[in-house]
Amino acid sequence: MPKYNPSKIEKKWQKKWQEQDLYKAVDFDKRPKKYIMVEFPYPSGDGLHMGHLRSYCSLDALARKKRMEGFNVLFPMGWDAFGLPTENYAIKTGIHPAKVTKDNIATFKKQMKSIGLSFDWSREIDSTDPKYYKWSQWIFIQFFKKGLAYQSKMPINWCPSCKIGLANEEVIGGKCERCGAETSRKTLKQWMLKITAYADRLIDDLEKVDYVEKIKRQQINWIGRSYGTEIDFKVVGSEDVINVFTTRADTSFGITAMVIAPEHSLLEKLITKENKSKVKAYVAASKKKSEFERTQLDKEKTGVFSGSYCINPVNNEKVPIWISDYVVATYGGGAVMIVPAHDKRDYQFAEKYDLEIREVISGGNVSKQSYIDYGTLVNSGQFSGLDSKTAIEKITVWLIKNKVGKKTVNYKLRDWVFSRQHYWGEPIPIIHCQKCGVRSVPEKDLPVKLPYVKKYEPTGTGESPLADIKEWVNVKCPECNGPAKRETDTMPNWAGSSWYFLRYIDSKNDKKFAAPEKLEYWLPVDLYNGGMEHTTLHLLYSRFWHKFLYDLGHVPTIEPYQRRYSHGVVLAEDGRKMSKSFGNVIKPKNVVDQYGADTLRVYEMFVGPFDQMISWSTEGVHGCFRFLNKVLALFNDESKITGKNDKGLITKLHQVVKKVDEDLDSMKFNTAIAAMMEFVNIWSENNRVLSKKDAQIFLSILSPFAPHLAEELWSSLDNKQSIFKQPWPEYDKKLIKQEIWQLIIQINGKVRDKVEVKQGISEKQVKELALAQEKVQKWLNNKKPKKIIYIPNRLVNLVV
RNA sequence: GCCGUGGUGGUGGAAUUGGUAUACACGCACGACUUAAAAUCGUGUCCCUUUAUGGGAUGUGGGUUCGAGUCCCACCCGCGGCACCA
Repeated sequence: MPKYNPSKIEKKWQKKWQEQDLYKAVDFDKRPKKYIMVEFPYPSGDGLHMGHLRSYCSLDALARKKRMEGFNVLFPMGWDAFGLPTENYAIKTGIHPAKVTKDNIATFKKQMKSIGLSFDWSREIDSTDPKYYKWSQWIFIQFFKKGLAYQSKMPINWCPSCKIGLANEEVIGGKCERCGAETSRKTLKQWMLKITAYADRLIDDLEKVDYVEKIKRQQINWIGRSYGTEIDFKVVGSEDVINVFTTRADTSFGITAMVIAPEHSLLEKLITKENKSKVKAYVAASKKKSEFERTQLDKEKTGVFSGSYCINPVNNEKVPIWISDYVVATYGGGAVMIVPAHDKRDYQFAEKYDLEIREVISGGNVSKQSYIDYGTLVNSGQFSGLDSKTAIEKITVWLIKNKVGKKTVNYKLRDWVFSRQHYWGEPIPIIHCQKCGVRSVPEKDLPVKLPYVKKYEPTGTGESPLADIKEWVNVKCPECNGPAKRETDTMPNWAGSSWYFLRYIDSKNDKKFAAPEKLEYWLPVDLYNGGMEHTTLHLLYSRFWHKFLYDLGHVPTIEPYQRRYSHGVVLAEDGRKMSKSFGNVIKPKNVVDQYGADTLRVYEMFVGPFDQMISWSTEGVHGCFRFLNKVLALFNDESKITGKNDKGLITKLHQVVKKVDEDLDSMKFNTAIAAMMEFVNIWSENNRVLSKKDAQIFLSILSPFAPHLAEELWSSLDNKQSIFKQPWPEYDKKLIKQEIWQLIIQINGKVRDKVEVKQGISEKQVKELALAQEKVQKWLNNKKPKKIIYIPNRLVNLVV
């Protein structure tokens, strides 16, 4: 009897599949198309992670099933290879980032192939390839031409000791990750993308896609659209006006202070002489804090009085103007009206600085805590007695009439800072000419290649390392031919990943990012799977780029992804993140060497619900290995596959086919495998046999999960063609109906008895049967049930 | 803190979406095979009382319902995101 030797059969079939070109997606094929995509990985030096594989194995199973169902499946893979870790590694080791990237990609690809993933490698892409980033740059130029890419002064994290800009991730507790020095903020001119211009559509078009509700929620909350009122507060003794945005105009009569952000444009004018030094010190201190720190609710609020006042238009009261860093400069005009009685943060602020807490909405006890719910207005002049909702409307109308306010919409979403002062990214294709100004690089000159140099260390001035490469920076202006300089900032890692799903469709095209007919055929992506951690930023960014391209007529669909699904993280056995520093990383290669790729695949899918976080368990892997061994043993046992008609087992088989079919489509990989295990356990029982034909049906449903073993057993049954060229089996709807089912008899909701009954039994019969049971009689104790509830095919509940 | 999400045996989890809680798998215990171990096979395995019957249990507390892991309210804990990690 041949023993299960995964390494031998897996290599054999991987080779054969490659020779047969089994997974090639065919442009314009007559079969219906199915575009299934998993997020392309960042090829880090650590190699493929178990978390990557969880997504790849599961979606691979689905892709395989869809091919068997007759779809023309596009299931591609590529590399999101620009980024900070590679650059930092290169600086540390002196190995060029291009070389690091190339090596890492080779490792990743080899590992993927060893798992038997059915990617169409002919469409492979690499975001660091000039042939690829040419089009990232081209899209940027389109943004620039439409005025959606613009320059603005923005703060970055700055380490005064290392003299480099830092990513948020590199700032830990306000200190530089590398040297421990206290970081500050440095303002630089940065390229921005105007994503806010698409805010409404990014919310509204979610109605057109089938993302799970929680993902939609996160997108909507991130954009944070709120309808409200803008109110003008005149500064006392000046012509200046402070605009404030509020969603709670009904609380206007409770305003007892005004607070502006330290970055507010009127700040300088508002400070009175006696408060100058205090304010200056406060502003300097707040510059050191990150926005995250500043807005944390649990932290104690700080602030200083400016010395100035403004006028509350609804009651003409004089209101003191304060400065506090919990106010965000970029949201709602950078000023907040303080209504201590009806806002949590305002309440804290008022208690600390002894401001008046004036109740204007009844319903709570504002001497103890803020009352933030809607209610009835009090102490609000002519508006007293109204409910909050009506009052918001009426007060807003009053403000508009008196020309001191208007209705507005506000978004939490901010424009996208698109500049990075790093070497390992796509150069921004812009030329700065002293005479002509800012000009985009002519499209015929694309790509602007990243110069291959030995030195890519930071410059010390905050500028990109590219700024030091004089021969690259100095160019002629494309318009006047005079002396000009290249933009030295590069794009963020997000750039390449914002449109890569389009490039897979036509990855070799050098005239366009993709041919329109091919885009027409393949778009949208039918299913896009990736990590939970990408459901706000990456997803939003790529939707934004796609919509922009749609507006220019370059893509045929409004949305890029029809369905988005997110998988949970894979933690280590100890419940912590798999990390080198914890020493708890499980390498895919070791598992493949010991158990084979099929076992690893089955385990990755069996371990738990796909969308939830799971912990790795080496012992669990062993269980999956045992399952595959049992399958092999059954097929090696001639007495198990005969022509006999085992009706009970065939019914079970068709039930499993149905279960696997439905579970795969709804991404419930774990229960699909559990059902197959259950079936194999029953089949293994004495005297349980299948016909060859039925045994092959089982192989078909197993094949997406354990492709190598299924293909091996399939060929051992004298089949010449690959199992993946076979149609997906259909189940017999008549066969799976149970003739007998178990009636649960409950008394007051507790199970007291179980009886087997025939399909089609009437309600009356069920009730009579239930009452006739000995146990039921005992529990009823001669009493008559008050009520009888019958759930067909399930249970009957007698209420006493 | 804000937004999202989760909490079920010793462990990973299942539960027809309001209808038998603990499928499947791991681990453990006992048995078979073996000189022995591993592997494999078989039996058992939520807790309490028990010959049986019975009672209790899905993070905690309350509620709705004939019936709640599932719905509602409050609280506790874990995880992801928070805009320059990808």
